[in-house]
Amino acid sequence: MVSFQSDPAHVDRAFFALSNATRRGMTEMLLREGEKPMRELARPFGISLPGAMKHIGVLQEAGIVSCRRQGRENLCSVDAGALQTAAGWFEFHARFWSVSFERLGKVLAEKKKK
Amino acid sequence: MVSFQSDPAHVDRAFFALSNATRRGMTEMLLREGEKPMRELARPFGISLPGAMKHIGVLQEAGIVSCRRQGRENLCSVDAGALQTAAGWFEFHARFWSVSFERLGKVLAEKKKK
DNA sequence: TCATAAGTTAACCGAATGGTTAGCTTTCAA
DNA sequence: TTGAAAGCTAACCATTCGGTTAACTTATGA
Repeated sequence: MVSFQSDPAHVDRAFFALSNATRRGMTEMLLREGEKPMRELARPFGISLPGAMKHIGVLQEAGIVSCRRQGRENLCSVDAGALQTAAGWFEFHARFWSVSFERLGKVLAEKKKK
Repeated sequence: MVSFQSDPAHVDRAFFALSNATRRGMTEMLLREGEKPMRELARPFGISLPGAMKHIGVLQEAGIVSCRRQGRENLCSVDAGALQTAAGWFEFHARFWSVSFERLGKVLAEKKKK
């Protein structure tokens, strides 16, 4: 029996990181707008800087975000590879829920045309 | 700007439910083997029945699992529709990480052939 | 009919979450 | 050179998680 290959703890962290609307919002912002300093990630969500740092820390541990220090700013960006780990879970299990499989395939096919 | 449509709290619950290896294991077992009573979901993970019930409760609140009482058994099964909600997050955001988009598309295309 | 199996509920526990404020260091720019 | 901006760390707090045991209800089958 083939099973989904990937360190379970890593999958845990990826899904957990995405289970919070603020962290998903930060991830989406970084995907859309690219590299951002900490304080700009905190502002739109109305949380303190230490609060934002904790969220970014969770995303970093999940391998979804990485940061680099530049001067007094800490610039964060998305590492898409780690998102694939989580997406991979759905890829693999899609075989069991063909309805969703059809839909996933259709949506992706449409995007490919554009 | 188009954004990912779905109640954020619902997406939260779906990702959170999948962020635990035991809950993913239960989900996978139900996908593979179909309907199972509570106690059979508890056994392979070496946890107590109340422990398993809590996990199933989380999966139910996320809409991933539903249960029906039959005699003294409580039979659980996967509701694939709710998994689509979480998969949909990746579907939508795949546009921003074209590498993963390519990969997702390729994997799904292969499955389609079979 | 009655012991037992399956499930539920409640209470408990330590650890982790998600947020804060206060105080520190580092860097920039006037 | 020095004040302010950006970030980091630590401490704190209420709540939730993930698990347990104990006690209860309901259904089964000998």
